[in-house]
Amino acid sequence: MLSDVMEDYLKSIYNLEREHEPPIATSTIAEYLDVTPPTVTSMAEKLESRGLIEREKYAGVELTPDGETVAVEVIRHHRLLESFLATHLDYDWDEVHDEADALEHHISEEFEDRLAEKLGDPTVDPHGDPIPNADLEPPEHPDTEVLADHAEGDALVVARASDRNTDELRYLADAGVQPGTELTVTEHAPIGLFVVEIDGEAVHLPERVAETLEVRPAADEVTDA
Amino acid sequence: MLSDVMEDYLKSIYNLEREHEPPIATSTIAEYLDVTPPTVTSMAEKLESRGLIEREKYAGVELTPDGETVAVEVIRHHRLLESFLATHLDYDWDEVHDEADALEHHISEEFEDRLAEKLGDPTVDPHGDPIPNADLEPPEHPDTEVLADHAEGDALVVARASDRNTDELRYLADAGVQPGTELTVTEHAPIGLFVVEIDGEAVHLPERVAETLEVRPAADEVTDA
DNA sequence: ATATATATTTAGATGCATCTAAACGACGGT
DNA sequence: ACCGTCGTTTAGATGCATCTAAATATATAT
Ligand SMILES: [Mn+2]
Ligand SMILES: [Mn+2]
Ligand SMILES: [Mn+2]
Ligand SMILES: [Mn+2]
Repeated sequence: MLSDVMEDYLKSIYNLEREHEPPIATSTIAEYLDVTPPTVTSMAEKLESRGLIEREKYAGVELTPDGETVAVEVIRHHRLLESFLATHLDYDWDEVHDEADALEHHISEEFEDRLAEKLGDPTVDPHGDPIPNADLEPPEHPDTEVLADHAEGDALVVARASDRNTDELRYLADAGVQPGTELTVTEHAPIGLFVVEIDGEAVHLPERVAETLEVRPAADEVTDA
Repeated sequence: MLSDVMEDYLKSIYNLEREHEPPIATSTIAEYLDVTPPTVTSMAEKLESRGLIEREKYAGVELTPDGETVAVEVIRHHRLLESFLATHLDYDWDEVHDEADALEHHISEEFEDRLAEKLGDPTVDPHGDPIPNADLEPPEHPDTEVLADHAEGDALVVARASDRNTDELRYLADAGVQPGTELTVTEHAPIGLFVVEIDGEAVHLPERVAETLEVRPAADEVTDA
């Protein structure tokens, strides 16, 4: 039996492996989970002894296939819960993450199955992250670009926002932005200011938000020319 | 901050106080929670130091008003979750208890509120137990009698079944019995056999089930004469 | 009243997750 | 090649929840 805490470490390492190439350093994990480096070392030894990570001293860690499966399972729980909270309990997308973090370790397989069924087997969560299927194959993460890299005139669709920064999500929610929202860059001033048009309305976004919001090009009307 | 385990002790003591007059003995709690007596003693010292129980050495413990409030809060979570699982996730009443036990410590006040709203502020859970209101006043437990104490011909309504005995609940669920089911005692043989009529059908119940199923007299057609 | 049985508490240990302080390894800059 | 910095690990401690074994208090029975 794995503890909640072990599950959180595995999930975190999985998430960090999508951002940086492994091995993932002790201090990276420590910062991500808000614990001290010795705590990470100690946990890493335990996870290694259970065959869930590979570890090279002074270098960092990497998930084994078993560790990855555990991580994907926890992430499936997390994202199904987030979807449920948003669609059935009327949560906004900035409110779902913390609740899902607490519950993800405590639902049974039965609950997971019934939740997925009730939700109609969704494939993306409220932040645009892919929901692993019941076979726990690691899901594809679609290629995206950040809004801040785009120039005036670009027509884009919101693809994903990080679920961990509540402030930014709150800001975006209030501005009516969510995955699927179509927008066009109106003004990208060199410093700070970022203005986009959504449904004909001008929306001002702080640079910090524009630098983390992930987008993809709006689907062309013309598919093949 | 109270741990899950402390919450479970307080909830258990609350439940035991409905059955026996306090003080509740160390061994009673130990058996109820399936831990050893020294573990209970040690936990009791901790809860006492926090003002959640009163304790007399070698005698037993009793909830303080603060301890009772915590217990009632956890029980509200538990019973709302059980109701949700039964009505929205298609669980049978013998399946809800364990899932609710795991989740009850991990939902936020926000979640509790939204769940209650979604369910329409229910007042009883799937086993017929009262759901405490949001003010956390300890709920009334209606007076009931056990089925086994009744004689042939008595017309009864099922009031409550203990949520902890999965086998008995499973048996009753398969027999179509749940809170509100009307039945009439057909045969109460001196040893073992117990037969009731439900919707014109004869249903045989093991004595062990008849000794724990709680019932009340069927409402008379005539109210006031 | 005394002895015996039973329940409870004390003592001491374990594993978990965490911390701080101290030791140590890796690695880039001179 | 050496040094110093920075990150990592080791050492040792704490609080939690639990256990077993031993000591002790209470209740019961003669
Ligand atoms: Mn999340
Ligand atoms: Mn978590
Ligand atoms: Mn229950
Ligand atoms: Mn519980």
